[in-house]
This record gives sequence, structure tokens and C-alpha cells, in this order.
Amino acid sequence: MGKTEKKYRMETLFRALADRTRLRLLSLMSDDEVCVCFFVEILQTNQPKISRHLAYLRKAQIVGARREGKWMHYRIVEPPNEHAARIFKEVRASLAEDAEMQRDRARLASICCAVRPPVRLQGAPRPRKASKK
Amino acid sequence: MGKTEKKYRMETLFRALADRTRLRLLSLMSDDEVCVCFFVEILQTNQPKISRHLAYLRKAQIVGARREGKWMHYRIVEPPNEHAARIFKEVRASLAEDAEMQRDRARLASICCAVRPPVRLQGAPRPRKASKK
DNA sequence: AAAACATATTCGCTAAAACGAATATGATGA
DNA sequence: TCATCATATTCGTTTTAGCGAATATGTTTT
Repeated sequence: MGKTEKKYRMETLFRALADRTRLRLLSLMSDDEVCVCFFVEILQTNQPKISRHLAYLRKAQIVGARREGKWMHYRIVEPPNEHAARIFKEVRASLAEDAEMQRDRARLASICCAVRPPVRLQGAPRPRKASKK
Repeated sequence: MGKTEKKYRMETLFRALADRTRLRLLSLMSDDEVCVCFFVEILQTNQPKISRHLAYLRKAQIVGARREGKWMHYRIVEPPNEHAARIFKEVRASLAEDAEMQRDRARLASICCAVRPPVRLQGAPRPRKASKK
């Protein structure tokens, strides 16, 4: 670990993971880079709430964001600590098995491929495989 | 999973892990079953604080307790959920590498084997390998 | 440049977590 | 039985997290 980086504490990771909404967001990002408006649609909640949780995940350095015009895309990134990264990987594997989260992902997939998406999502960029950086 | 057990949510585990004191407690229990008075001595804090955090860990079902006369011994147990258990195992491996926690465990080891332990610990039962159940 | 849109941030509030101090419980020993 | 010891719990307070509503920011469209 270089001298300029401040150390990443394990608690930072766990605090970020200690909330159901954030876990569901992470689950939705498991394979793809996803636009904020899809999170709002799938989790059926208001937009500021989603934004705040995404900001939280970003501060904890387990998601990254990319702007594309007016849209923001979020994706999972590895936390900057070898041990946290191993744990996080295990966590992601576990999310894949959670029933509620499986339903979330199924809904994302169906909305994503729908010929006629919900009005609010028309024109929104579809989720797609996240680039590695 | 049998019908009587209520499901163990991932967030429960993460909330339990989202506190430095609790992580240090877990680290001290990594190999042995440890008496409360040793936690108080090593973490240099007051006894109610330790007891409360231990109660928290117990509710999260990642530690178990055993009474022996006036002493209480705490030990790590597997959380009652396959995924949580896998994650928790990874977490424990990570704690082993944390510098502060390594110092904690070194202090525990040295106090434990000392010919002349601190006054407050005289007569206290020494940490020892935790039984599996 | 103004309107429309997607997202982020701020504000005021409520709820939960964490704490030290005091007290209660439960076991042991005099 | 009464005092003592180890631990647990309660109390009142402070801190932190999460929320909806309102508003701000930044981008695109007209």
C-alpha cells in the first residue's frame, strides 16, 4: 500500500453494506452498469433516496459512476483493500442467492428488454455490461 | 431451512460488523473462548461497554456465551445462514491481518501467559481453545 | 436563453446507535 | 445470610443514519 493512500478500514465496507436498500442497489449492478432511473423504477422509491444511497456506496469506494449526458451510470468497483475486496466478492456471490434480489434483477431484465418500457424510462440508456474501468 | 427458523438477513451480519470495537472483540476470540474481563483489560475500556457490544454480537448470532461460575466466556459461532457463514469466514481471515488487531491479540497472549497477570485478572480463567459447540 | 429533464444536495425531522454513569442480577465465599 | 465479585441492564444524553420534501446543479432541447 503506497504512502499517499489513507488506509481503508473494514468498518467502512460493513457500514456501506448494512442497509437493505444499498444491498439491493448492489445486486442490480451485479452484472451491468445501470442508470439511476432504473434503480428508481425497480425499487419503487423516490429519486433522492436512491441518489443518497448511491453517494454512500461511492464514498465507501465500492461503486463508481460515469456520466453520459444527463444520465449517470453506476457500476460496482473493487474496494481499494485486498481483504475488503475478497469479502466484497463473497458478498456479491451471496446477493445472487437472495430471493427478493433475484426478483429485482428479473424485473430489471424484463424492463430492460421490453419493447414498450414504462413511460418514465423511454429514452433512458439501457443497462449494459460494465467496463472494467 | 426449516419452517420454524426466521430467516437471517444479511444486513444483520453487516450491522454487527460495522463497528471497530466489535471487530476487535471478534479478533480476540478468533482462536479461543475468552472471558469478559480480558476484553475489558485489552481494549482498555469500561465493562458495560464491552458487555453491550458482546450482547449485540450475540443477538446477531455470531458469538455464543458460556457461564462458568461468575465468569462468562464468549466464543465465535457460525451464523445460521450458509451465505453469512461464508462471508463471516472471509471476514475472520481478514481480521487476522489487521495491524491494530494483531497488537490486541499479542497483548492477550502475553497477559494470558504472564507469570504475574494484572491484579484485576488474578483468578480469572484464561482463554483457551473454544469447543465447537 | 429558456424550458425540460436527470440527478444531486440541503433541510428539518425521526429513529437508531453508542456512550458513561448508575444500578441490577447472579454466583461465590465469608 | 451478608458481602463481594463478574457481568448485564437501564437511564439519560449525544451522535449518527435515514427519510421525504424542497431545492440546486448540470445537460439537452427548443
